[in-house]
Amino acid sequence: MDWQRESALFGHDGSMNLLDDLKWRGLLAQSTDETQLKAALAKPITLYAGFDPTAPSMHVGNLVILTVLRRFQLAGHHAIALVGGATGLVGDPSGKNEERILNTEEVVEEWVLRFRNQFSKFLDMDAPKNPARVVNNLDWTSPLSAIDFLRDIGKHFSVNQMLAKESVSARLEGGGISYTEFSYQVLQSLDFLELFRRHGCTIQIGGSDQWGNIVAGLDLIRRVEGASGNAFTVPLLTKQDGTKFGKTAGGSIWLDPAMTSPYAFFQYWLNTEDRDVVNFLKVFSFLSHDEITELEKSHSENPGARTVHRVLARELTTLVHGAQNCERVEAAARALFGQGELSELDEATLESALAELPRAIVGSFSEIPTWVDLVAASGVVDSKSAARRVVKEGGAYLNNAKIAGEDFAPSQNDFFFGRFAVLRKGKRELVAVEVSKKAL
RNA sequence: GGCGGGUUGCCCGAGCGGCCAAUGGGAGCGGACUGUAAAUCCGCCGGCUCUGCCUUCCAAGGUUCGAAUCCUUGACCCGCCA
Repeated sequence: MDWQRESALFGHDGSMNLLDDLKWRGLLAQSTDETQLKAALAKPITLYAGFDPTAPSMHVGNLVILTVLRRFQLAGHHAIALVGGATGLVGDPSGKNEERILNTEEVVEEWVLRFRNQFSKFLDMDAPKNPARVVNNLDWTSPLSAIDFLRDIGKHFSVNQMLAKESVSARLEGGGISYTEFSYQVLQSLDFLELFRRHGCTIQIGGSDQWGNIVAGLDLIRRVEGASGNAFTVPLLTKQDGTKFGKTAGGSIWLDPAMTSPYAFFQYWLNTEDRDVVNFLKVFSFLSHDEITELEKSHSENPGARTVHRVLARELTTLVHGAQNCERVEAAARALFGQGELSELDEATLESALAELPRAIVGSFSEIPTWVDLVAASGVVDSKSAARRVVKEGGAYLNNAKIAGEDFAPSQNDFFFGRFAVLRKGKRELVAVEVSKKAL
């Protein structure tokens, strides 16, 4: 619905072509001959990026490539998102120093479905001119016999070159590599060839660790079809402090709302470090250069206002979880972290704000569990010991008031509207406590 | 195939018969300062029915009053030789 509008906006972003825009955003690492690439992009082309289902959901790390695909579609190109139903069964050695444990076919199949659904958040499958496509490489890999594979595809690969690939050579020096993972680059090359044949796909993009695999695909197309394609990679996104982007203590930030709540998702972006925030806005947002430059200025003038953080969080939460969820979640954060007293919130506001938080249920006023038990039950700490430690260290709050004593438990009149209480661990970790209906 | 070295808590890495839930660093968590930043400083950092108890030092056996530490077997890694 707002697709057309956004598309129009993007088109208006002026004179700058797509490639220059990507460069400006710092999204270009390696690429094939740039003049050639630029020339190819002058008219609509078909490009693809692959995603192996190695988890039940994609995560914010995948967002970089996903948004680049989206940028291409918005610029009028044909985007293909490939889900690696086949390659996910084999395991990519790139960037791994150890052989991976294989997931079962059933599990991978399930994850393929989940991935497929997630693509629709970023790509428009119903665009009138350039609908995006989702493909699964299992579709052409699985009918292929081992003999055909070896004769028709394998024949074009030189083991010498395969061994020279960084992903392989690193493993030869380290923990070794199985024939299975060694073959990965052949499968990925086959994907590119298939998409070239089926959909005229001439460009592949991916993370910079994919360069070797991508180039292998270009070679295959050249040998088999005598055609030349293009490719580029997106740099590995790093934070200024050198730590990996997208990881927190609790693990990855997932795109699946059941795995990372929209509230937690919003908070993740909102808490971006100052020195990363403008860069992230360039990488992830679809704001124009002017808008970003403007925001950058306001950020350097008054970082404490955290205007850019808010825009970043809003943009991405809207993209991934939709405008409505974004508003809900932001309103919740405003209510809970606002200047006002919790007791001043009306029941509906409080209820909807608390709905976004991890929660603990109180069965009955006659036996209200301790703060420690409630926080442990909510899952925001790993153990009761951890919860106790927080109390001991003075980081435990009930309704924004510090509590003391490991045995402390809320009492009935701590519950707003007879139903809700808010626990806090440290500065910003909140837990909703709700009295179950039965107790009322 | 032969010889040697290794496998310790989330990660790195000390320990080499009792004083070891195990030094140190990193990560993480809490506090102070701030802005639901960063840096810095202070504290915490296996679990529990918590003055005690339980489960950890690759796995399984064994020696011993007592083992992460010694012995045996197995798995994996890393060197040197073939």
